[in-house]
Amino acid sequence: MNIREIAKKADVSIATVSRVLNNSENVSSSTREKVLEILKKYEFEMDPWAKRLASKRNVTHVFIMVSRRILRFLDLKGKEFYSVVVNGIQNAANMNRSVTKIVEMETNLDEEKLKGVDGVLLVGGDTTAEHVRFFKKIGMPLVLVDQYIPTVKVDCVVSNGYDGASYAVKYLISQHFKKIVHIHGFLNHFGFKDRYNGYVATMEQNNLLPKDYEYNDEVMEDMKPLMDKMFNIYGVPEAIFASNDSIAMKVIETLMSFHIKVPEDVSVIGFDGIEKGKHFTPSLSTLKVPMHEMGSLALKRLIDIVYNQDVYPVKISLFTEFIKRGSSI
Amino acid sequence: MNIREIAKKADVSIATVSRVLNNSENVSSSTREKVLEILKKYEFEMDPWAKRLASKRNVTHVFIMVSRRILRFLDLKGKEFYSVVVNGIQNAANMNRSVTKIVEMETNLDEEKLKGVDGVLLVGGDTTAEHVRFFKKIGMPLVLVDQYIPTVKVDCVVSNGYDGASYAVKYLISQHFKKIVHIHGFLNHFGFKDRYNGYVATMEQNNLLPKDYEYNDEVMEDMKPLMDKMFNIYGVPEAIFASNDSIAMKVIETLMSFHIKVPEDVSVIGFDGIEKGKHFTPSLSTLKVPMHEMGSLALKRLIDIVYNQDVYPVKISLFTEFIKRGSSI
DNA sequence: TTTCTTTTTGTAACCGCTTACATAATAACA
DNA sequence: TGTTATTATGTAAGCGGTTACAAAAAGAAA
Repeated sequence: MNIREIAKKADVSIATVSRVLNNSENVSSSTREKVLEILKKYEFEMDPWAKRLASKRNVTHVFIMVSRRILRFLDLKGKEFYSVVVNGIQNAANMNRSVTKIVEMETNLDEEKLKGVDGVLLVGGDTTAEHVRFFKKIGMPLVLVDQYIPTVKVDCVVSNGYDGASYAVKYLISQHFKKIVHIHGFLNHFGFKDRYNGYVATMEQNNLLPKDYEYNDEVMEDMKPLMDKMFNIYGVPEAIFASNDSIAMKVIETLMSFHIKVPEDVSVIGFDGIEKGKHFTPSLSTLKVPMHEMGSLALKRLIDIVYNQDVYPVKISLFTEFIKRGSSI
Repeated sequence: MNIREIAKKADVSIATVSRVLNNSENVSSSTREKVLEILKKYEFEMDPWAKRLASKRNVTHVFIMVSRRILRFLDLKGKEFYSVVVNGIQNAANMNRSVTKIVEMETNLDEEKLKGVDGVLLVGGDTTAEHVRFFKKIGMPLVLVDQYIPTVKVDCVVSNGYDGASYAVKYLISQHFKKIVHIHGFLNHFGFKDRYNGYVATMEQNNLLPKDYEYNDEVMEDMKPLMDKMFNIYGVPEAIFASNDSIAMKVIETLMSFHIKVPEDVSVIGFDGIEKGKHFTPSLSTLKVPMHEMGSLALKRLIDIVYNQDVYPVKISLFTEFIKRGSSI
């Protein structure tokens, strides 16, 4: 059953059926009724791929919105986390006749600026429930990237931090470590919280005492005071699992400044798998999240929403992959 | 850049390009080389939608595999959980020129039986890591439905039990309840575990003592002993959050046999949103999971994998919706 | 009633790919 | 070398929609 058959049954042209299907203006109410009836009678559902293919002539306009904080560090040619993610988005956009524009995610959002925009990707951990509510209110298709807000039902693409962290901890335990510390960023960022939860749960499941320290990775200030505190209260750990690669590298630098050797004295594992960690000394063990894929999945999901009006939002989480390198045993 | 342009550059017909792209046999190695070169030069990627549309003539064969336990209760016209899920699969299959076949998920799997099968959906909480490994080994595209196995990286579609449970608990707390008990099925089923985790975490976050009882929902034996135990040790709770609707209804029946009124004395909330709960007395408050959507999402994901060879597996979780009915205040 | 607008409908080309079938080139054989 | 079998390539018709444009119908104005 396709649009042509429907057209025949309703005794109109396929163009008219298409118009009805797309709520186009220029259809008389009588024919609309007639077509709608046939449509209902045969429970017609449109082939989404045909639709997509045919409507490829119109490009989809999508805004990639990032917070000022991230925007400042966004180098589209670089290999940093969000650079790669945005690259993934743009790549997928290419394949989907979509044009993207990178826009700062402001606090006072303005409907005017969204004229002609078909969908929005909110990238990064700074996205708030307020943002989401704004876009939902105006009915703008929306996907969060690398952020999840449990209290708001909205599509999102994230990495599976919980299981990644869990894997890291289990790995360290398998190396006979017991004193495993977690150093993390602000826990109001979902990504960090998720990894933290995975760390804590896995430690507890193995009857080990979780011990964590929070480090403000945005300002990248000196980590020595934190380490001092840790050494005094907790002693020197056998292994450190960090929230992300930047923190992990900072950890290693700081340990070295205390003349503690990595990985001989302490094993360090990061998270994200950014390029920089590969060339760091010692090269960084990490949980690699498929950043590029994260971006492209988000764009594809957005397109799905824009074109198929998928009603049920989903949370898509990407598996991470453990990469053992020089910073850990 | 499309197949026609490539054809022009390589000075061959589009059919030939298509053949190269699909590793078809009948292409001389010289032309294949030539085309491959152009393809690489222009970094050509095929439009997946066009491909799908054009190859609609070949149907995709998918096996819907369910455990014997579930198969026994599977009534395709019914409204039970897995019936609706399978319905969702079949519906989506219709839209995707796929033919499905329901097959029992055996323990001793046989490669022979999978001749001509393009992909497999493993439905239900009985799917094990062994099953998954078998299919991965033979390179069979695979999606788990309503099951997640953290230790194996494989695509899956599940409901977000954690946040659903969390929502339920928060709701009950907002009604000024403090003594909130959780009655759940076997926790080696991911779905139950996930909901359990959400319950425990949310109770603790609100400084309430989590209290849970396990009930074997498969045999549906008498729940009175369990209740007796609960009343003796814990007293009568103010609210009970159950792992799923079946258990919730069993709970209500049992409470009634103790002359405890629902919802006046105890509020009860289930999970799943099966049809039966709507017509139960009192009608069941529940967290509705979009079962139909779960099925169709799984099929669509499978098709994506079969046709686009998506390499990174993802976990897709569906949001649940709280439906307040008569069994809770 | 005629003419000019405006609205409604239909026709046909196109989206980017696959593939049945026809044709050309090559290989095999007598 | 001529004939036939085999393999390589091309042509063109779809797949199921959208939409520019043309044509017809309906309304408004003269």
